[in-house]
Amino acid sequence: MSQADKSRQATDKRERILDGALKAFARKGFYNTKVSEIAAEAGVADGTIYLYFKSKDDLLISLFEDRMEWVIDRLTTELNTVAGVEERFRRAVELHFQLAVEEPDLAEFITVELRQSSKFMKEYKNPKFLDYLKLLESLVEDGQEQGVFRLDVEPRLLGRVIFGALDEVLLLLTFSRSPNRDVVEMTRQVTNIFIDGLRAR
Amino acid sequence: MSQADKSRQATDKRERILDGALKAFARKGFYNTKVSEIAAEAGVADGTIYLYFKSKDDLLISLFEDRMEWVIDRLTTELNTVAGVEERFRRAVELHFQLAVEEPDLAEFITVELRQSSKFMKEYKNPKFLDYLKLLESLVEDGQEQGVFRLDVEPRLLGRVIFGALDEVLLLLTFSRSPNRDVVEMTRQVTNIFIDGLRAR
DNA sequence: CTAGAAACTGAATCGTGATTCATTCTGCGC
DNA sequence: GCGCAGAATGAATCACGATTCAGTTTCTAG
Repeated sequence: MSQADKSRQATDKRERILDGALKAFARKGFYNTKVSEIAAEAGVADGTIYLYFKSKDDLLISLFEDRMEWVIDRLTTELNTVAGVEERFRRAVELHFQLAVEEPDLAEFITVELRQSSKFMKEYKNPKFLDYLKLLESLVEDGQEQGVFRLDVEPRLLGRVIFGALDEVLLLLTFSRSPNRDVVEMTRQVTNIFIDGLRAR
Repeated sequence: MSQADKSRQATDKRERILDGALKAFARKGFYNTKVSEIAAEAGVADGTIYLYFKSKDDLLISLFEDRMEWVIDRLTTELNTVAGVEERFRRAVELHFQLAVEEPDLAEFITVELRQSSKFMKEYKNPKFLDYLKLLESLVEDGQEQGVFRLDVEPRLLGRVIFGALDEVLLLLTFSRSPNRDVVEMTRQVTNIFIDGLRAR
């Protein structure tokens, strides 16, 4: 092994553990996954995990932070390339569903573990999830400010409604391992419903 | 204790255990709840639980079956008293949200534990949850057949979209312990969005 | 090349909690 | 009363798995 490989591996060890945890959690869920399985998946010793994370709980939380940040950055970046409220909305829906194709483990992890963890990890408020909600809310607000969307709905509520809808469909996509073109058609239908439901009259 | 009380208690023991489990699971989640806590909550000995249920997993599944059936019966009954696609839809949304007020423990249990259990209890397909989805789907189908709703959306997909939206808002209501009147206003907003989004043009 | 530091390892520890089962209780027919 | 069957009890068992840490390897600087 070259020096470069070694140093890359050392630097990446934390990331390798997070990757292993994601795979394992996606497959069996947080509570049914043994720390030793994560270690095996990551190719490190059991004890090594505790050099990078305080506990199994801490590993779960770190994984959320890391991956949700990735998801949010990806969405933010994409939305910057798109103009127009409706088209931005469509793109957000598409990206959400796209996760089932691009990162199925992550899709499964988010859809299944998110609620649990934000409720039962004491002291953990899941700020990154709230950021994602805020992004959806701001799509609604922008539409309202531009007169495209009706004003008699609260963006706060709508953010939840939209997230819930997208997340449930993502769950469906993840389990049925649907092909890419389903994503396109589902995006169309879901986007139409919401855009037409939200349009100012 | 009278004879009647004793026999009632004996008959109800299974129900008492289910009640205790619901409370405990709502408070701490399935995996963080000890069987002994459920027993204490139900006022029975630890071992007694195993006279009525094969295992902790079996208890969880039984609780789902029992409570989801109750939810479905309640919705079915209510919908029978309401005519008109739109009004039936509105009523379904309201009843879903109403759960946060009427049965907060059940609301918390369903919103938080449903996904976990249907994914990780091996061999368990969660038929009652699928029944609930079918009910929502049939609301969409009825609307389509009557020409009230647009035809270019699949009821299958829409059932998921609606369930996801309702469930996420129920989660919000459950956590914020919102008062009754919030339920009414939220019902109005969510119903409007979907009805307008679904309306045939 | 070498010593000390840092990173890593994985077998042993240790608390936990689901499940069991020997014992006790209860209700009922005789 | 008496004794049996079924129900209930709860302390003991026992497997499990997160975490620790004494020992080993790898890195770094002189």
